[in-house]
Order: sequence, then structure tokens, then C-alpha cells
Amino acid sequence: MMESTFTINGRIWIEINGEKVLGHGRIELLERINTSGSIRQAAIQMKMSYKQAWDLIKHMNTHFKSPVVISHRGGKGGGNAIVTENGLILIQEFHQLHNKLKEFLKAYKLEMPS
Amino acid sequence: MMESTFTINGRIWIEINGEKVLGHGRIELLERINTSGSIRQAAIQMKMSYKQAWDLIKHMNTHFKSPVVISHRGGKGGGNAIVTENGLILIQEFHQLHNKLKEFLKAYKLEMPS
DNA sequence: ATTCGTTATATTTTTAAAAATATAATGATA
DNA sequence: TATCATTATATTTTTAAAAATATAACGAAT
Repeated sequence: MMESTFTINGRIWIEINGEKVLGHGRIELLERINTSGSIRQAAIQMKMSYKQAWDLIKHMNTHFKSPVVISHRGGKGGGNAIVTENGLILIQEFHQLHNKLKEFLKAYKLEMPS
Repeated sequence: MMESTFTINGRIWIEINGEKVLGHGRIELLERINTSGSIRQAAIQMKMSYKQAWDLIKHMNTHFKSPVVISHRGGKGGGNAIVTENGLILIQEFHQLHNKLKEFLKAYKLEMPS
């Protein structure tokens, strides 16, 4: 008699006033902006439209007290974007939180019928 | 200086071979089928279409070794649906798991910049 | 002043998801 | 056997999301 293999999976995110402002996708976006210095490049890497990426950034920038990304247009390379100190801290905190969740999920063994 | 109030929220679900088979929505559906004895009534209560509910049940029934819902058509009342013993156990286990997650989320205090 | 690639934004088009609709099958009950 | 509300399923229609397209603004570099 074979057992079905159950896997528990989970996600966490951060809300402000009940509205989601930070999750896995946005964190990855911030990281890619941080390494590429470009919203467009980050969007391409994540296979999302520039608009989608820009909307997410705009949403974060308006919901956190201080912005997470600062962008400039024109000039060398056409423009650029950088993740603020604040944004970098958010990334780190989120990873810590996610690691704790992974520990939690790993620790909890599920007893379920097939 | 006012602090933004961050809330950590999260969800867990169960996968079989990487495919989601059980989450909050399906659990609620099972519970409502259990109390109403009807797929249709459960669907109405959750403001979803009968088709949507039925697809979810079909998916669960085919992915778990033994079915979670057994339905009958015709007869008194036009038909009915019952949650199996197996399904009831799944509901309980899922609630236990979710409660543990809530404890986890409550315990973890977030230190984030505004 | 022209070029360049990017940011910023609006508009249009396409696609996918959801909802709505329709219909057959069912079997206890009257 | 005619009725009933439901299950089970297919098909159509509607809606919402996503993608694509277009365009202006920008400023360093040439």
C-alpha cells in the first residue's frame, strides 16, 4: 500500500492597513532592480511588462513612508533606478521572515489519510 | 513621528507532487457541503458558481486516494452530497495546521523601517 | 542640437478567467 | 408516470486581467 506524499507549502506577506504591500514577487523585483539598476531590465528578467513592474514600485513607494526605489530618467544609459537603504532593509527582513516560515513548515509533520 | 503598522499575514496549503490540492477555499467548501449536504448550496453560500465548486470537488476526489465528497443525484431533494470520513479528517488536520501558522505569525515581531 | 535607452504614462488589443446559460441524467416521492 | 431539486456536463457570453503598443519626457554624452 503506497502512501501519497503530502507537502505543506506556505507563503507570508506584509500588509499595511489590510492591504498587501510586500510579498515574494515584489521582493524579487527589488532585488533585480538592485543588481541591474534598471526597472526595465528587472521586468524583462521576471518576464513581466515594464508597466506591471512600474505599478508595483509605485504602489510600494506610495505605501511605505519613505520610498523603496528612486528612479531617474534621461542621461547616461537613458535613466536608472536604485533601491533605497530602506528598500534593502525590507529585503533582508523579508528573507529572515521567510526562512522562519520554512523552518516552521519543515518542523510540522502532517498526519493525513490517503 | 508615527509608525506605520505592518501586519504579517500568511497562508498554508497542501500539495501532492507539487500541485495544490487543499487550501482555505476548498476547506471552507468541504465544511459547507458537510453542513448543507449540497454542493449547490455550498456554492451559493460561497458566492461561487456550481461549476466552480464541482470542479474543485472533482479535483480533490481524483487527487486523494479516497474521495472527500460523495454525491448522489436524483431522489429526495433532487440529490445530495456528503463529506466522507476522509474529508472530515482533512478538515481537522488543516485547521490544526492553520492554527499553528497563526501562532507562528503572532510570535514573530517584525522590525521594519517606515 | 541630435542621439540614446530609459522612465513614465495612456491607450488599445489580446487573452484568460469567470460567469452565465442550457441541458441531460437521476431517483425518491406523490 | 409526472414532478422536483439536484448532480453533472457542455457551451456560450461576459468580464477582468494581462499584454502589447504608442508616445512624451528626460538629461548625459557626443
